[in-house]
Amino acid sequence: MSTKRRVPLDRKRVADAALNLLNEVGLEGLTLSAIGRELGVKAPALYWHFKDKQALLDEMATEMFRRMIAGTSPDPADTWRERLRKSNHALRTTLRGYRDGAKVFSGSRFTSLVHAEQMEDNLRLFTATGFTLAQAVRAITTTYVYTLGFVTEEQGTEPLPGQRREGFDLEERARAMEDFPLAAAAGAEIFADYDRHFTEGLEIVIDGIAARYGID
Amino acid sequence: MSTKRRVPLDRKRVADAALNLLNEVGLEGLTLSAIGRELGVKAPALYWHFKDKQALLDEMATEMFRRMIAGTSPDPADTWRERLRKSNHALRTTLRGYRDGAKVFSGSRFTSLVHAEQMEDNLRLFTATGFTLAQAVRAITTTYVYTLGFVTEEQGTEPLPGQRREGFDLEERARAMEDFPLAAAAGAEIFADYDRHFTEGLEIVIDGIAARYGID
DNA sequence: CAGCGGAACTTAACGCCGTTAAGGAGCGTG
DNA sequence: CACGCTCCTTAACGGCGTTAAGTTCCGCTG
Repeated sequence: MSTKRRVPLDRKRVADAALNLLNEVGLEGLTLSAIGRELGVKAPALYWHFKDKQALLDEMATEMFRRMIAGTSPDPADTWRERLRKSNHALRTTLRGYRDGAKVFSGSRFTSLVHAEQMEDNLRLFTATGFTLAQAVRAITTTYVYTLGFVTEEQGTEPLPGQRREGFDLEERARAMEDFPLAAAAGAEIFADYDRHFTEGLEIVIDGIAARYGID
Repeated sequence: MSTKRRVPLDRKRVADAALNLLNEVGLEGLTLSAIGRELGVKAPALYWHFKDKQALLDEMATEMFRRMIAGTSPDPADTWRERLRKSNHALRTTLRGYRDGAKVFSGSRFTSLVHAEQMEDNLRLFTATGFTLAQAVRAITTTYVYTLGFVTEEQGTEPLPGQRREGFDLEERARAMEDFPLAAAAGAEIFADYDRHFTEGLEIVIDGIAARYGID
């Protein structure tokens, strides 16, 4: 037992602890009492810092994004293509860094304007390259929802990089689908090699932007 | 009180009732006792038909998909572009037909092979057009995760078509972002006109497929 | 036609969850 | 020294998903 008095919590320390715990127990195991335990505090204490659990999840999503941009400063020499590549690969890496990361992220709203600066910078780059504002927004959000959707699906079978969710058997799937040979063969192409497939899909979208808006 | 005896439930009738209820109360209000009430049955009765709540959600997702393909028979004369357009617009329409539809859908796994036939048919069309199997899979899943991600984001602000989620004020957002003029102006471009924006993004992806794989 | 077995439920209960209410310890300020 | 604020605890609530045990009724078999 320590003689010192506890240093009070704040929103960030709670979000940090919750993000740590998330990787151990997943979203369904992420209870307020478990988070409190991690912090040496009882569950209701968290209500001093957050109005409800969703507010804490929002802070967690915001913190995830904060860590992402902390790890990457935008290169002014980037082309728009490189910028899209980097930011979406970084987004995927970030989301995959947490169990159920995509679910937590897409189910929440930012508690601050962390994303505004990156957004502004990207829009500046794009409009300076020749995109209209509307085109720039379309380009950025289309890649964004692609990445979000991809990781959501990915984490449905691989909660964390390298792990496989239980009850999922690729061979069993192929056997059940023997009446649909192409679809059966597609299984190996769908549920493996996520890194390469993500990159390929992202390049498709980027090529589409270039083709549709006539910008190299 | 009726003299007739209750006709027993089955998985489909439960899933139907649950899907109806979903639109009234949303995913967070979709409790087993509420579903039971809808069917004139107590909550534990549902465990006769489903091993747990997730199994019921899985059946709901499967039923959503079943209804989608029931409403659309594939036209053999479709080009691959038309096929991608139709199937992804149909998917979005389906998901938007249920409150939290995208969340329910992407958090579940099919309980039967409903999707195999459509998949097979699409893969046949694509490979016959000149795509390799790997390219065909990439084309189909890339558009698929785009649509899933799009509707997930869309339903974050518009739970059902035409409604707006509470606590979301576009003007307030613009005011908070006054230091980031482009990002602020982008708000109107992001959070409105989802129909047009979805179509535009989908066309981007389709153009990207054509450009990247050299197929018209 | 009696009796049996299984199908399809109900009732009761469990532990846990998010959340609220009330209260209390420790601190700075007048 | 008392007050008030910050930050937490204890106690309690209703509701949730789930399990166990018991009940009812149908259809089959001998």
